[in-house]
Amino acid sequence: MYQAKTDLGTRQRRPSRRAQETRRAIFAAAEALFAERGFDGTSTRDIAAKAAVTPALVSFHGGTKQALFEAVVQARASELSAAREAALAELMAAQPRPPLRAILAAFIRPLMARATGPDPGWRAYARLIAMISADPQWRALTARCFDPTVARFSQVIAASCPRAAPEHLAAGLVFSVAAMLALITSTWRIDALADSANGIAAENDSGNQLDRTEALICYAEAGMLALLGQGAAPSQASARPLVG
Amino acid sequence: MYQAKTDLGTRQRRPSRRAQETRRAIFAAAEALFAERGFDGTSTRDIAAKAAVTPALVSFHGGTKQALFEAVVQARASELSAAREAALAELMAAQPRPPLRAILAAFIRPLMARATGPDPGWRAYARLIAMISADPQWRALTARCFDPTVARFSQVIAASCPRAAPEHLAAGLVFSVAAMLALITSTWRIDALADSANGIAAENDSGNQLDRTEALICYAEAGMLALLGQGAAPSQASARPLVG
DNA sequence: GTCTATATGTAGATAGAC
DNA sequence: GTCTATCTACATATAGAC
Repeated sequence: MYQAKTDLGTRQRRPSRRAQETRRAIFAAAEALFAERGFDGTSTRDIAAKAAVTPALVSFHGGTKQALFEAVVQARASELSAAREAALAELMAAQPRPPLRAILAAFIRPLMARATGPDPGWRAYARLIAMISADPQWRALTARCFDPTVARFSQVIAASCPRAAPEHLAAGLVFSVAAMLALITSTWRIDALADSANGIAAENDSGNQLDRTEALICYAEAGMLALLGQGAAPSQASARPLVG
Repeated sequence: MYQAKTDLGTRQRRPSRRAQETRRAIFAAAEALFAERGFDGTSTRDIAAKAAVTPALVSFHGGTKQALFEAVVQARASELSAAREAALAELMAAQPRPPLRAILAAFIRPLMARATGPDPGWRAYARLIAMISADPQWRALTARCFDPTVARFSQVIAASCPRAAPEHLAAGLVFSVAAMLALITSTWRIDALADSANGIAAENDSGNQLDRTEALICYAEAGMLALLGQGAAPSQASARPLVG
């Protein structure tokens, strides 16, 4: 058996510094490999090799492969959710019904800033949650980690847009989250498309990432406003009703 | 070795009816299982069991596991691309610079109609391409299967919106494709969010799917128009520039 | 074309020495 | 806590009989 991580019923010795470092190395290796190859594509032996420990230590510190995976996902999810909720709280302290764009930014920026920042752990983590979001195998996990915060943002938007149909609000949020995750996994595709349109003049490849986050916010805001039926009238060919 | 599927250099006997049926069963089983569990999560034995044949026949008809996977993905990709190109051609026969909404619909509807139609093969296939789109392992495959058509749509949009920056057009297309795939994989999440917002009054669960496709087109059109800088001015809090 | 049988490798997990 | 050694199961792929 492996060490139960939340066994409050029995006294446990405080882990030594070396043990903590081993544990940290295992989780970091697992995070990177799971993000790169997925759950089934990663073996516990790969994780052990990357962490420079023996396979037995992966079981000891991480438990089963599935428990290790879920622990990796949940670890940073807490910090991310806290950052999103803090951004939302700050927003609502200033005004009780903030504009949609600001609400979306409070949801999107905490992840995108980390995904494009210097911490390779966060970059891997962002790819990881993008991969599991499309995988039915991890529905329960993603729901547990992210849905409470999404639901809170949904409520705030609903309060700001009382006329919005719940179904359209839900769809718009899911679309926007998908677009955000695509910005994490598919930068290469945006580059390829833009380059093929540009001829071959591949200009400044870097420095686009943050601009693209703002482009994403712009896109998501307009898309959701159209769905929620509040202004943002499409410019042409659109005396058409919202649906149909 | 297994039977080369495109070996034009050597004479091949026409396959018997039974062999064709075996081959069809193997590909159908592979399609369903790959969509459900992913590439690494599916074993060739699982495929053989689902197709009710022996494992050796999977190797014989499908080649290596990877070759079988790529063949499964490419098979329906051709039909899908043809349907998209046909819809686009019909559009441009009517007017050389069609409205953005119609262009997006020509891209989105061929897949969504099949994904929500009666053919379980297409439903599985839609989930399959949604899963591999986020996976770096299949970049080359997805690029080969889908990028040519996406590039053609991109050119048509660019012609209709000459002032659009190529980077914004590329980003908007990738965002829109991601939203479309999310509508395939994450219907459950839209339902859950909408239900939690509705209290518990889970009304008509069915019949939403086609409406949601139209909602997606509405969302994507507005989002892209905002990105391309053609009208669709965000309603409030947006004297802000497009980027930054 | 299809089957049985098997070669060959790797997976996850743990027992028990240190 | 960490290691070595190993158990058991399952993976992909192929050889060769029919």
